[in-house]
Amino acid sequence: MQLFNTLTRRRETLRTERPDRVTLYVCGPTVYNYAHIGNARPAVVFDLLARVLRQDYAQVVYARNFTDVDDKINAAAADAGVPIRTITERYIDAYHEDMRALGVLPPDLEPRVTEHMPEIIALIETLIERGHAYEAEGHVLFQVGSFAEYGQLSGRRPEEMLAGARVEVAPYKRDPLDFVLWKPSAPEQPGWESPWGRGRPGWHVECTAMIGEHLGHTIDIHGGGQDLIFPHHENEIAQGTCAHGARYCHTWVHNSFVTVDGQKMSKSLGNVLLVRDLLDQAPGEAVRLALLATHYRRPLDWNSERLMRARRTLIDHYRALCEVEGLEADPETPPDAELTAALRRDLNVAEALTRLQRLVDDLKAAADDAGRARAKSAVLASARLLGLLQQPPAEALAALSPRRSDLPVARIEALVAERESARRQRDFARADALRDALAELGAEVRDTPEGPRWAPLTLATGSA
RNA sequence: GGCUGGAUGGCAGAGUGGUUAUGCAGCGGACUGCAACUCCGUGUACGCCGGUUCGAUUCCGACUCCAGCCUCCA
Repeated sequence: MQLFNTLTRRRETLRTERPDRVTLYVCGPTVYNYAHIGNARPAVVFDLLARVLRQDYAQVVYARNFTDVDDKINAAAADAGVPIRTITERYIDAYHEDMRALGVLPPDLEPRVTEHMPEIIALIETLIERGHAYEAEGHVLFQVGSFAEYGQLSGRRPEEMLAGARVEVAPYKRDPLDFVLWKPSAPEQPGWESPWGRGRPGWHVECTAMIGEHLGHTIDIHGGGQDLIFPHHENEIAQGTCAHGARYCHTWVHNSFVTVDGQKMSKSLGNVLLVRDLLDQAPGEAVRLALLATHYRRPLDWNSERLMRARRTLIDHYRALCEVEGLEADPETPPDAELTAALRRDLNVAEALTRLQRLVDDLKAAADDAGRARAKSAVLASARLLGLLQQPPAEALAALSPRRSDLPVARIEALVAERESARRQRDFARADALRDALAELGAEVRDTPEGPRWAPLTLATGSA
């Protein structure tokens, strides 16, 4: 497996602490709202990475956290007049639903900040004992100056980061770069008892504490959005390295951003696309493919055309599978070797998809049932590795097609029969007029050796 | 201002120091009453200017533009 490591700025062969096991941690969502398309990209990308790693390692330990303590959550709870837990539970459930629709498999672990207060407090105590953190006015701060390697991930040198230039520096900080590990909570804010009084953890320390608890002091891969490189991941490295005296993580993987119609997604622009809204437009597999079609480290511009393109591709593939519905596929068939190899090269999805296309072409062209069964098995296994087939092909195809029940089926079928009768009488002018009439009703008809077939317009799916 | 990345044919999107993917759209053809579906054929593109090289889209440098970060953010 090769991955581009943000730490070294180059593609490297994956290095793991143990030969048979790989540990992967990905920064998950802060649960105060529904997941948007920008949240979905890392979820899908690292889901694919985990799937590929499982091909090669006997044990993959994949953890993706929920940040369920945060000021934005507090604000949302205060607005709604409910406890924060009501907010976090609601959006955790929604996140799970959305991810399932996108074919994102549940990670092995989904640690929550609220369930790790003892570990967080213990980590902070260790940092204080070791002289890397200090208490000031109820806060505990990490002393950046105590960690010489600070800045190696983001490529910044501390002296270049004139932190005070843009933000007012809190008076209790010894150095503007120092960041919060623990902060006091007002009585109405959620808080936990600690040696420094009732308070709550800073953002960066949560991930380090949960990683230390579940994955060990040195993990193999840490992932997240590129916006997390600084300061979040930089600070994690500082905390983990200083607390444990061990290398924090071997390989850092960051996905690039999603823009919408060429613009940054933001509430002020009103162009935040929620996963659940997209799922009304197309099934999860299409959204997933649209997200995977661009390499994870390149910017991805989302628009409806992109989603429709993905949809068409899937229709083509599923339709080919449906053509051989009766043939038994061998469930033992592994995903195509070339496709898997492409994914091992830093998740080269474009090459993998090209290969999948070839496999589908092979399926269409297979000369006999034995060849078709073999090709079908390869397509199924490969599409599943990519997470593009979460259900039987016929159901997946039906989900991609506009719902026939939304159309006036009886009237359409009457017109189809009428047109066929006109054709038999070689009254082609009338047949063509009827085809136009059908198009106005939203149906497209095509003639086959078995008789006329119709399908909802824009997506002729061939089902009759 | 500083730190990271990126710029590929109409669109999407890989890749490579020389043989220049792939998909969609387009065009031509087969098939069809006409279509649709399918199949066959068809496209020398790599931001700009220099440098290294026998040869650069690919390596190096400057420039332009774009994105992200430096403040919460996937």
